[in-house]
Amino acid sequence: MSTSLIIIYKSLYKSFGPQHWWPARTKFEIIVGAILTQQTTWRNVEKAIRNLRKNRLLTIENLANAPLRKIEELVRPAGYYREKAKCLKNIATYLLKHYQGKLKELFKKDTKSLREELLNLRGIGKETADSILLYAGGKRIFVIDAYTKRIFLRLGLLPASDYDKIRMFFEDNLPRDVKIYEEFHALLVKLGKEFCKRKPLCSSCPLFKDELCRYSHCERSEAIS
DNA sequence: ACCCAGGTGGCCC
DNA sequence: GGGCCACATGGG
Repeated sequence: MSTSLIIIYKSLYKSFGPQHWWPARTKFEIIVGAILTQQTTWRNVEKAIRNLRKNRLLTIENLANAPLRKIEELVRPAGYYREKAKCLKNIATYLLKHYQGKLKELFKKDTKSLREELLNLRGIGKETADSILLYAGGKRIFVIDAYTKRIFLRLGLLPASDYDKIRMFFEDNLPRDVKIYEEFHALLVKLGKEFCKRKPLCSSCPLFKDELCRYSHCERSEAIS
C-alpha cells in the first residue's frame, strides 16, 4: 500500500475537523438512527427521531410496547417506513426479552458473537450492525458504507468488493483506536457528501489539495456502490 | 421529471 | 459469489 490510511485520515481531519458522530442523546437512539438512516438522508431521519421522541418512544420498553401502526406513522419521513417500523419494534422487543432492556448487558458480550447476534435480526445488515457496535457499543469495528467504497475505488485503493475484506483492510491498517474509527468513518461520509456525487469538485477536495488523490481518479465519476 | 440518500433481504443463476 | 429487484419519503 503506497498511501497510508492514517495520512488520508489526517488530511480529512485537518480540513473538516471533528464530526462529533454519532449524533444522538442515548445509546438506544443510536440504534434507532442506524436503522432509520439506511438508504436515507439524515435530514429525514431527524424528522422520524423527533416524532418518536415527541411520543416518548425512544426507550426500549416503550417502543417494544407501542402499536406497529403508530411506529409506522412516526417513522414515515425516513422512508421504507413499514420495514423500518417492523425492524425497530422487533429489536426493542428482542432487547427487552433477552437483556431486560439493558444495553449495558448487551454490550458486555464480545464483539464477534454480538455482531453475529445483531446480523441475525431482520433488517440489520453488516453496516447497521457495525454502526451499532462502534458508536453505541464502543467496539473496535470499522464501518464500511457506500461512500467509503466509492472514495477508495476512485483512489485505486479498494482492496476487494467484499464488505468484510474491506473492513479488515481498514482495521489492519489503522491504529487500534475506537475514536479514530468513529471519526474516520464520519469524515469519509462528509467527504462523500460534498465531493463524491456525480459532479466531483476535485479542485477543492481536501485529498486533491493534499496530493492524496489525482485529478484523473475523480474524473471517473460513475456511480459505484 | 428525474436522481439519489450514512442499506437490507429475497430470488436467480 | 454476483446481478436484479422491492422497499418509500423528501430534497436537489
